[in-house]
Amino acid sequence: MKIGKDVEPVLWFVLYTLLRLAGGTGAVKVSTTQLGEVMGVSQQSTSRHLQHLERLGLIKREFVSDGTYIHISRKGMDNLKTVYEQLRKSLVGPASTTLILEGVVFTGFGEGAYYVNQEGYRSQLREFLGFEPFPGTLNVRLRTKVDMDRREELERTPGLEFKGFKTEDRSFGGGRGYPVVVNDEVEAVLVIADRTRYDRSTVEIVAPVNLRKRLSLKDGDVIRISYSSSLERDD
Amino acid sequence: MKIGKDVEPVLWFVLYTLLRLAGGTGAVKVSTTQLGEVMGVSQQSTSRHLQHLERLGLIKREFVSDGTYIHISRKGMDNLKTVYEQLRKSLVGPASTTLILEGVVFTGFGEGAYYVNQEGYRSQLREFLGFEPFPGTLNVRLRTKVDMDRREELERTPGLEFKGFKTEDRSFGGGRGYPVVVNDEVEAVLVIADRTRYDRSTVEIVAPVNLRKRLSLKDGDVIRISYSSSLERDD
DNA sequence: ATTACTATAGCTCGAGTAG
DNA sequence: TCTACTCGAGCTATAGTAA
Repeated sequence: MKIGKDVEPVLWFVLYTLLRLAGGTGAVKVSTTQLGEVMGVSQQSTSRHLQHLERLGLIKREFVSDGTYIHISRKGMDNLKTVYEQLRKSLVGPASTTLILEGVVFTGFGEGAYYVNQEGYRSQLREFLGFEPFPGTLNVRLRTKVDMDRREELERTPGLEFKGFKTEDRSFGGGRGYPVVVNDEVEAVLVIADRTRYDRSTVEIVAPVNLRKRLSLKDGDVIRISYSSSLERDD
Repeated sequence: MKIGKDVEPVLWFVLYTLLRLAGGTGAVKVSTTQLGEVMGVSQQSTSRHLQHLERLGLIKREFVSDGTYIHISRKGMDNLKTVYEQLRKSLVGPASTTLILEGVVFTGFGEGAYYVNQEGYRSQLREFLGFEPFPGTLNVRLRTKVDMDRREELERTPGLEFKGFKTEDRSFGGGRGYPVVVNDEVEAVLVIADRTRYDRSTVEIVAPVNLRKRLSLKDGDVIRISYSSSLERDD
């Protein structure tokens, strides 16, 4: 019996309570006694629950002299967002939220190609796209605050999770992908690496084809990236 | 340990799963075996959970020869909506959804006054308004599809619950109230009785004052009813 | 096919307590 | 204060089975 993925109902409730206490930031300072009181559970059980949540990677704790800071991790947030999305779908209907981002194409340092060519990412992209990804990414710079806000809105949805992996040489971090349509023509995935997620002004796009050729794009061209929540995978 | 109100985490999960299977309508035909499979739980436990949910009044069951229809009750829906609202608040920010309804004032059959004067409702209205309710209601007819759709949107939020009650003579049903502001001036409660909720074109307003006098209203006047989700009680 | 009872294995809870 | 251990009471799950 698992809510979302991995999470037992009781633990999910603890996570949900933490979210309510933490608000948007996902961090609170709260003791096991306090938290237990809010939930109507003993300090002891609360302590155990928090250990479990931490072991599952849903929260991180930071112990200070007079208490503990609890951060809900990415994975924890994803879980909550997934449940939120499910509830939204059923309660307010298939709100076909369409988000549109506009940005300018630019040439990066070829890092995108390097990452896409890692088999660890390739295989996941293959699954999301349904095709072999073109071995390069399209770099897009967002120019306006509106676009950056929309990007944040996009990030509030769970999207598709890329898992990190290790090769002999080095380790690669995780990230998320969002199924999008570029210039109302080409299906692609907007990729946001966990590492780079605080650079709010750029995004990268991966597609089954060479987007520059397919859409005759050159540096400085403006493209339109559409995301529909209904394109999300079902679970 | 209760999610929303009354509901243990495990039972909440069952309710949540039912919602996902049922979609917006809140009704599914599903066997304990099937439901158990979806949740990763035995048929026996599922059966017990459904009995508990029914005893709590969160679902209703209808047994037919080849299975069972499960309806999520109003109370069950309210619980799910409450959790949804909580998640929304934390995940997408205090979306100060402001709904505006417009409608035409008309004179009813005095039923409103009859109900408001029942102490069983008066005491609850007193609590919601913070004042003694004026002994009469303002009847409003919604004219456009947009207004009726907004009314439905309003009904998707949990609002305030009016409990039904019994007197020596008869019994009175429950309903919901939504805190609103009339003509941007007067705080009031929009009341929707469970019994009348399928008459989509009319609503009734209760306020601490005589709205007709206070706003110099006569039959046929158009009023503006604003609802802000942030006015909702916190729990 | 259904739903749901009984019996028991196993898990979770909180009191007591330690660090 | 804080977190978290141990351990027994009680609750919950499933197998077996009935209707």
